[in-house]
Amino acid sequence: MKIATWNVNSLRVRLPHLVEWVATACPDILALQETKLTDDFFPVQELAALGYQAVYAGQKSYNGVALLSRFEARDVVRDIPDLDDPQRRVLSATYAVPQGILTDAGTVPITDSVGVVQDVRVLNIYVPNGSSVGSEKYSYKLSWLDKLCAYIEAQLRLYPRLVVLGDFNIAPEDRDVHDPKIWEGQVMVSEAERHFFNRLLSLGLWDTFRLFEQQPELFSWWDYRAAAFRRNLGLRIDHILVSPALRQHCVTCSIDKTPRKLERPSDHAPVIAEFNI
DNA sequence: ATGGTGGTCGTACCA
Repeated sequence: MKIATWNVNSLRVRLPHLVEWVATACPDILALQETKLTDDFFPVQELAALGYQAVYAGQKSYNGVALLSRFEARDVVRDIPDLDDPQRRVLSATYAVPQGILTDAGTVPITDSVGVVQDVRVLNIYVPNGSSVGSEKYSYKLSWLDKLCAYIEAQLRLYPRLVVLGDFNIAPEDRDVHDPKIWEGQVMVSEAERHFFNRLLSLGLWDTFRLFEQQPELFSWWDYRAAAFRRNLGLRIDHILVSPALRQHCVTCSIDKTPRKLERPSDHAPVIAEFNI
């Protein structure tokens, strides 16, 4: 079972890249952020043609999240219950994941009659960017993260197999930053933001990327300006976190830079984790 | 040099 996250920065513009990428990466579940379209414009048919069902929470111009999957989504929730927020940044669903065998062609379901299905709860988030430290948007980001942490704490008690993934807009450690000196104290790197990420880890979630040995200077976002991608001036701000019950089944996590190299790319690269379930 | 690029929308706005 493969699960991935990708901030596409406009699903309308990036649909050709998405079609190309899912054909090679074959995620079973794909969380999208910054779809930037209302639900009536969601490309349901185009994604169905690729074999994906979709649930989505969109708005005009900004934000917007979606979950694409090869399995049916149930118990879909489009907000954080205790957070009154008109911005569409949260989407969660439960998937009955058939227990399968990993092959080169993807995960092939076991068709035996015994113990074949496991419920996985997936929480897709697009954390506010925060603009700059001290700004109104930064305050909104911190209060949003506070509500998120409380919500996740409760969700962990309800769902033993929980995935929290998306664009966190937080680089958790200095090794997730191309130049920690330049970025010290800046938005996405500040202590207050990192505190919330660490709070999620202290709740028992694991950063799947750090479960494995990785090359240095691997990032998931590069500014469009100043040829940042070519110079690898990036941050690792897109994450796939999992509960302990899923951690033991996680076998890889990687960032795929190939779509970022295409013409008119998203400024983010997809992150994908694989599980032996 | 307070810059730069890109998406949305047709102007500032957000990232």
